[in-house]
Amino acid sequence: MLAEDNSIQDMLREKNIRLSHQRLMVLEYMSANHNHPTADQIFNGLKGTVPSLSKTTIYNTMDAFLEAGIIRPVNIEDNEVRYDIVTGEHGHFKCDSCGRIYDFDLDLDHLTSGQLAAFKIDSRDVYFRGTCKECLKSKS
Amino acid sequence: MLAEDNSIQDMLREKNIRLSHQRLMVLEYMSANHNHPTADQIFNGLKGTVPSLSKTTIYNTMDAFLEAGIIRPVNIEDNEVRYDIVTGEHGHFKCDSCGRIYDFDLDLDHLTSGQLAAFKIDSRDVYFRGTCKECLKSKS
DNA sequence: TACAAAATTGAATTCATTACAATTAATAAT
DNA sequence: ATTATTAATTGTAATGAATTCAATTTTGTA
Repeated sequence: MLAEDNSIQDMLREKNIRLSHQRLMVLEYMSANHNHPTADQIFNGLKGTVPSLSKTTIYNTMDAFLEAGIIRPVNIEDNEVRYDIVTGEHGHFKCDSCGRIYDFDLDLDHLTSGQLAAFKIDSRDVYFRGTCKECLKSKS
Repeated sequence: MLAEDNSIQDMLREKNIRLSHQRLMVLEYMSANHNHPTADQIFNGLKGTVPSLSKTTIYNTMDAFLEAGIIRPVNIEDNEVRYDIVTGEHGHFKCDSCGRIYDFDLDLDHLTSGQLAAFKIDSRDVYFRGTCKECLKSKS
């Protein structure tokens, strides 16, 4: 209900998503935390300020946002889904040492193969894994 | 125990993986079925010929093969892991209409961003989703 | 052939996600 | 404003892939 920031509410209305306190809070959380949170992380991050919050609501909300294209799933983990506010085309790097997920720029046009010329492509995901700069440094 | 094909056994010995009937059967199945099967599909495909087979053995076997680099995980689904016999660098396209997974060639060198120059990259996965040629044809 | 180490098995468990029905809240109509 | 309609929220229960673990069996080796 923070009247200060109408941009989030307008964004939802544009996408034909009905306003609710929970949805606004989730979007606010996503905007403040660009660290590709899981449903559980969003839930734990908000339950303090929204005591009635239910985990099911998080999943419902994510589904609504996914369908509207407001967020994007990050399936770089095999056991749980993460969510990303799309800010443009980019890849994800997961460090197997510290678990952190890094964004990196992409040039997908030079990647796309002619084999898929007749295919309708809706989403493109690029996931790299390995050890990040910081972890390599601390190991030596 | 089919003596006809020693190549699979040699492959395992090279990777320091102890031979077992189950492991040989799983590798034989993977070689015959290049359709990125799930653990469940492998289990159901083999339980007829290996009655004692356990689902846990499939998971254990896949873990051993993954560590040895004989197979590669395909995390294009959000709920279950698929497995691929590595034959070289390629991307995966999943058709949301028929569910089929297609391989396609990649040129990853032109994709890699300088941002990751100091990172140690162990695996690169490219997942596309959409509608395949066949499904587009039948829709029109 | 016998011993030691590793693999297999199945039952029980974990954990993310989904299903569902009752309650509550948000928008539209009066 | 008040009510009616419609959709969202909530909590509990269920699902299902994957893991844990201890007992049994198999494999490789001395």
